[in-house]
Order: sequence, then C-alpha cells, then structure tokens
Amino acid sequence: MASRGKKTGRPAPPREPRRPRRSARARELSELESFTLGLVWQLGPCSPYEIRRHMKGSPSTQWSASAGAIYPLMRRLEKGGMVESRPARTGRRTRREYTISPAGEEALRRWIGPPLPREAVSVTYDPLRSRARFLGAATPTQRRAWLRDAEAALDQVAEMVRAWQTEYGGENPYLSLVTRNGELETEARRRWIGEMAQKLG
Amino acid sequence: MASRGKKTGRPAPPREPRRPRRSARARELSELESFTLGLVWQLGPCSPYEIRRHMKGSPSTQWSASAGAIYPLMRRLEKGGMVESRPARTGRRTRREYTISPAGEEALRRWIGPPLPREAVSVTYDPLRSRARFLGAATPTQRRAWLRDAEAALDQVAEMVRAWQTEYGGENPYLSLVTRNGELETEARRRWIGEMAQKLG
DNA sequence: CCGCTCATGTAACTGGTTACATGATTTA
DNA sequence: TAAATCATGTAACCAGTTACATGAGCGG
Repeated sequence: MASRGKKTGRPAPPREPRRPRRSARARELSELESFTLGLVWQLGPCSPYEIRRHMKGSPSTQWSASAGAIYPLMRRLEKGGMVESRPARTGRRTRREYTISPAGEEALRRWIGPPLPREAVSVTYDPLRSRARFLGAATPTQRRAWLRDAEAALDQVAEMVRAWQTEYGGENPYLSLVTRNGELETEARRRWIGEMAQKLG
Repeated sequence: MASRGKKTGRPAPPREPRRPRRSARARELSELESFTLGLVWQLGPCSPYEIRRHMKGSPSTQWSASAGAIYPLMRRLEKGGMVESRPARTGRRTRREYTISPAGEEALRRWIGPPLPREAVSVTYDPLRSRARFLGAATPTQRRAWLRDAEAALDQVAEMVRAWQTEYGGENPYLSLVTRNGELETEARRRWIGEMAQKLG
C-alpha cells in the first residue's frame, strides 16, 4: 500500500510506549463533554437517559446523543470529579443520577469563557455553504433545483425554530436567546439563498 | 468499571466477526471526503499538500486539514475510483498528483444535491450558541465580559471575511457566494450578541 | 551550514458512531 | 399478552486528531 511512486518516507519509525490517558480533571473537556456538563447543571440531578432525551429534543445540536457516547462520557466526567452520581430507583427499575460538583461548575464557567477560543468564534460550519462552493460542477437545471430545495427546506427550519421558541422559549431567558440565535441564523441563510437565486437566475 | 449500582445490563453479549470495510465506491462519502473531492475538481490536478494548503487558507473550514487525515483520505478516494493519481516530480522532489474521475464528478454532484440531507439544512452548529445557553451559570461580571469578548471577536471575524472576499471573491462567482454567506452569518451573529447585550444589560 | 518551508507519509490514540443486548414498565 | 417505550449499557468500528520521521530545496 505504501509502495507506489517514489516513496520518500521511511517505512516505520520506532514508537514510544503509550502514555496513560489524562483524566477529565487534567484534560480540557471536549465540546460535547462541556455541553453535557452544562445540561447536568441546568437540569439538576438527572440520568444519562434524560440528558439524551433533552439533546435529541433540541433542534440545535450537532450530536446524535447516542448511548455509546453519553454513558461513557458521564463516567469520564465522574472520574474527573466534574459530577457526582448515586444510584436511584423507581420501583424495580434502577437508574443513575448525576449532579454537578463545585469543580464541575467551575469547569463549566471556564468553558463558557471568556476568553472565547478563536475556533468558537470564527465562521461556523454550514453544510449548505460547503455544497454551494461547488455548484459550478452542477448543471444549470441541477442548480435551480438545488436552490428551490434549499429555500423550501430553510422555510421548514424557520417554522421549527418558531415552534420551539413558543414551546420552550418562555421558561428560561437563556434558552430563548438560543432560539433567537437560530431565528437570526436561519433568516440569514434564507436571505443568502435568495440572493443566489437572483444572481444565478 | 461496570460494577457500580445495580447493573441491569449483561456483561458481554457475543459478537459477530467483523465485516470488511466498504470501499469509497459503495459507501456514502463523508463530508470531508466530499469536500476534498470538490477541491480536486476545482483545483484540477493537484497534490494532497496543495489541498491541505487550500483548506488551511480558507476561513470557513471546520477541519484541521492534517496530513493524517488527507493522505489516507486521498488513497481511499482513489481506491473507490473517485480520483486517479500519477506520480509527478520537480527536480528530485516527488509528488503525487490527483485528478477527479467521471465517477468522482458524479459522486460530487450527488453529494451537492438535491436532495439536501436534512442535517445539512437544519440549524448549524455554533459554539457561541452552545455557550450562551449556559450563561446563567456565570456571574453577572463574567456575562458582561463574555459579551464584550464575543463582540470584539466577531468584529474581527467580519474583518477577516471582508479581506478574504476582496482577495478571492473576484475570481470565482461561487467562491464569492461562499464569502457572502460568511458575511451574512457573521452579521447575524453580531446582531444576536448586540440584542443579548441590550437585554442582559 | 542553519533554519525554514515544501512535501509525503505513518503510528498511536480518541471521541465519537452504529448496532446490539437486556430487562422493566406502560399501553393497546 | 404483545408491542412499544423506558432505561442502561457494551462491543466493534472509524474518521478524524496529534505527533512524529524523513528528506528536498532554498535563503541567509
């Protein structure tokens, strides 16, 4: 597999033994870890399952909230001292309840910032934008269909955001700020598509 | 590690032997794979190094364009018939040049859409938004500092987007659409922060 | 000659994903 | 009682990451 062309690289440099993984206390938390920690703070004592449900219900998540991600993550947070857990039960059903610890709250505040890491501020990732970049590879017919599809889909998203706003926005001022962001962003994307449609005919 | 609390799950269910990985021809391409394929289309015959340079230069990427990602990725694309490669050289320096294949162009067009996958359209991921959601955990002082930081950082981003627009926007109408998206998005985020600052005083 | 950038690549790790297994509880 | 949902979890896999190694070529 490494035998094509001229091959300037050496075959296999020697390697040091593996260093042990740093715990969640020493390491910087990942975005998902931090966000989850935030949810624990927000929800109060809660089980991983509730967290997953919450994530799936929210329109603004990039994560699948899969069990394979969340359960080990909670354990990691606990090992790092960010949360504490205790077994709980309803009838014969067992569950594990997590609560944020003081160290966890501090880590959460640290993650929120300031300072804001540059990559948190610089332009976000938008799959529509990625695709638009290569619209030149499409036929004019495909381009027109693309624009129509994008318009319709974004209008649907706008609808969803509004619905979410009326449903959850009232409870928590910060949550309503979040949905407001979604509104503004969707508007901006919608306008962008509109401009494209005009320019590309 | 799995011995806390009540533990309802079974210890270790039996597992099937591993099925072989599907090639890039059969599988759906990942976002990074597709985006890279698009760059090969856009740049014409080019080396992985050029692609990496291009990605790093662009302000709108989520990817690190690390060698460890791109080189294996190009091999995968080649194995899947999406690109063709041939060794090239300048003096005694060797390089590998990739060109998109007809199958690759078709895959690119398919990725662009329509149809647009729902997750490509629904609200994008914004780390600022994630953090804002938990601003309630911060002190008022921290909140004010956060807003100031965000404002300043976004103004800087706006500056960068403008610079990129004047530099690259002219060449390619589609690239200029991309930067226009960045402009509108940054504006929207900036306005959002402004609204927050007003509301939270 | 030194240090920088060009250029190609690999090894080790890791934070996620999909896909499953298991059992309790609820609802049709 | 059968099907759906609640709830917890693991195993296998994988697409990325960081960190390195190697050498060519170039400017000082």
